Amino acid sequence: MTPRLRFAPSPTGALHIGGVRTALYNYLFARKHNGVFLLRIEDTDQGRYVPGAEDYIIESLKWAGIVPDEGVGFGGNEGPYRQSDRKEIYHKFAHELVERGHAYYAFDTPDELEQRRQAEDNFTCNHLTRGTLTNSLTLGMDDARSWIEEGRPYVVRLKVEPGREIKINDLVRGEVTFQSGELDDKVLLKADGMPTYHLANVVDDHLMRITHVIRGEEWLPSTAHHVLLYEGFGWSDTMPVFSHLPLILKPVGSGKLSKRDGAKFGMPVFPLSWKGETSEDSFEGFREAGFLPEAMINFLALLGWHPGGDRELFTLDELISEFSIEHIGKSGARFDFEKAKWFNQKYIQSLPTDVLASLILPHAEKKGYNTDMAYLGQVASLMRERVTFIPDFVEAGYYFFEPVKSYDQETIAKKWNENLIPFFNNLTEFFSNFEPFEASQLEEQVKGLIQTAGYKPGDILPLLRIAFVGTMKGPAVFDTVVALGREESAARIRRFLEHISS
RNA sequence: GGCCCGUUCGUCUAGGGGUUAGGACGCAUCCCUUUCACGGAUGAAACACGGGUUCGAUUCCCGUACGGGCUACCA
Repeated sequence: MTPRLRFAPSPTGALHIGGVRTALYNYLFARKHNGVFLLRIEDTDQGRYVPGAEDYIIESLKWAGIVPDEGVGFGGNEGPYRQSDRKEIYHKFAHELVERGHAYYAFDTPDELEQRRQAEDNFTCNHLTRGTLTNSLTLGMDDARSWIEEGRPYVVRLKVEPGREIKINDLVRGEVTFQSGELDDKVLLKADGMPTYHLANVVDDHLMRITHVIRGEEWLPSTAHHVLLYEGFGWSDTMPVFSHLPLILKPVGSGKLSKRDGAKFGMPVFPLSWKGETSEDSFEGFREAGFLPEAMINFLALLGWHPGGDRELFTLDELISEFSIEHIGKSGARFDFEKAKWFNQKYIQSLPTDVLASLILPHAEKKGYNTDMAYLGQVASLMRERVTFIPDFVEAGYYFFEPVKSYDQETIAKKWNENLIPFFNNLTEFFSNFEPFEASQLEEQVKGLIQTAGYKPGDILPLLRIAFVGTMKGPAVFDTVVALGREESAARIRRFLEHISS
């Protein structure tokens, strides 16, 4: 039997990075076992639906390289894959479950239930309290039916009988046991006719022939209900195997990583940027921050999973062949942005210069810089060892594209004196005429000039660097000079002299 | 409160009845380099606590503490 896995996000906004990891693990498992990975949109909460979220999810998965075989936006024969398009299906199954005696109609309003919760500690709708509520059990089925026909709002609730032990064999956590008497009568079908997650995910997983459910830890407590649903429908023998993933935690402090933490810690917690109604509801993504998708994936894969051994760097294909659920950790993993940055740096270093050039191109365009691909490749090869993010190439390395904006005063104060003016004037002359304009020969000749003039390299070279790029950071001076070109380097010495005498 | 899950360096983790408890990020020092980085080397840094079981527990069991999740007509 080919494994079939699903990623089932809710389109309530941007897809959180934890969701991307869940999608990734599902994808890795499916690929590893030659199975199918599908995307299902769980939009059963009309109140929380956010336009654009669905497209965001699809684009995120594509960017990350986690491409579904079936689902909304990807075709497939088990659709529709959007739950709002499957309303009738849930309706039918909910009523069927009532027929089978595993569910009942309930007429208590949310307000009434809220009042009971206020009045009674630990009040919940379960086998102990349902006799005191208004439902088809207390009313009788005939009356309940006529109430429904009259148009009274109702919900369908799962009827959980006490006295049973429900064992779940979780692939990550082992055997987890629940006492049915402690479970509540979950709402299956809401008054608006939409199913809750519990009904919809069980019905859809069954209909879509899902074999493995890999989802977040927050679903573990309600899995017992899901097992009861599979039983109630008579689907126990094809029930999927469950694996519950540990949560991704805040970098510091307690609790799970939230969208707020992005702004709080100055790091992305979403794959792509998202523009919400307000600035508080808008977020920068890994992509826009200058991450390579491969780096984000590698980082995410290792947040809660490790194949064993000492390796850190894995391509997607390697992740697929190494992946196993047994190696998923049980405890929450803290989101360590420093580590994420390290991965990005590593991946940037491993990319060919022409690929880097094409990644730099849009950033150069945006700033109105030189977009010659050969030149961008030159900048890429000089800067690649000193950047963390793609935009760093045109930010830290701005001086490859425009004149120096500020000169490092500390070095000038330490090294400069008026007597150097004639020597630097000579240098201007030298740079505008030297042939061939090549790094090692330039270096040799300039060092010769320095020596003949009676200086030491340490007296002049730092100043020359400041003249060209303004800072003591950056690639080797003579490599930089060659990239800048003859005219520009001479011009930069002139400008430096002007700056220093003003 | 109730139910469920978890706990190895600061962080991500490997490991597993007998190990100098391994790697990576970060941090520190040094080397390379007339800059910065990259790279290399070295170092500081961990089995939450208490009971069992055992010749021997970080590893198995039970408690405690701490952390987390769930407890909606949200997912």
